[in-house]
Amino acid sequence: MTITDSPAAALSISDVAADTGLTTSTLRYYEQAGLLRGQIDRASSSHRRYTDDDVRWVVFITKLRSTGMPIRDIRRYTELAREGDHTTPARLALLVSHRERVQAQLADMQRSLETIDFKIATYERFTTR
Amino acid sequence: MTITDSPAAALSISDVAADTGLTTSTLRYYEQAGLLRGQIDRASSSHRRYTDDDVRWVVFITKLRSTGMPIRDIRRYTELAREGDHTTPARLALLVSHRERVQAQLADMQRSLETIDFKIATYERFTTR
DNA sequence: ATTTGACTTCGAGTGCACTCGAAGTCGTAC
DNA sequence: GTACGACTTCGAGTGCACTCGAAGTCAAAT
Repeated sequence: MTITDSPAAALSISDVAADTGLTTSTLRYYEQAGLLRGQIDRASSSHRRYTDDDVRWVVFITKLRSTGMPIRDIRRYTELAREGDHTTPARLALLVSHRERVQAQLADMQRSLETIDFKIATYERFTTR
Repeated sequence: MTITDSPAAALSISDVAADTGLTTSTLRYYEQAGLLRGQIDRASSSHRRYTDDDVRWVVFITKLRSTGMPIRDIRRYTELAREGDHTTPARLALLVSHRERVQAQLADMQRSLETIDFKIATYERFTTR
């Protein structure tokens, strides 16, 4: 059940894993680590059923993860989101400071990559001689 | 002894730590993990004395680290370097494939950052309203 | 009725990269 | 000569983010 138009898709954990590129273990881990904005619905009184909103949330936190935000910061962000609209400024501040760290890290990585490129160029001159 | 013109600077481990931004513990760890192309000279029959070449090597491997190369790959690269000039093609291949991974990761991070930027813009519209 | 497969919880284990603490040595300063 | 500070080795510990295995449940298929 991956392709659907219905508003409440109600995907299984393996569907969500397939959609997000996470493993089912990681999805359970994120949930119990408090990264998933509230309880996930259950079907058959035990199997998780993810709504489209749940999946969108998971996708967003994978963006935070892939830019290096630690689990505890994502938990903090999630807690703020759970508290309601009045935490919008705090969430904004959190994201903005994260963005600054990411930009700095990207710049650093790019500088390092230039050094590596230079080394590669040296090796290429050496081997094609 | 940080500023010197002599060809053999012979820096202490804390000098190198200050110069590279690594800790002395990390420098010892890197050495015993086989990332340091040969033995480091010793003074006083026990204290490490780093040559300028040693420091340049350390600086380069910090570039590999900051672009996410695992310790074991750096060790492999170092082993190749120790074996001599005939391993130049292998070292080149290793760096080129690392560069590809880094470029892919940078692109991924930039895409994630765009999503975060978009979220920030949404929050800003919400809060300045 | 039993088998299958996808799920469930829980706690323990893994891999990585450091990081620390204890106990000892050595050369210079007082 | 002793106190100090910077180093030494060694093994153990830390923090992070998963990842796995065991034992059990449940609904649909044969």
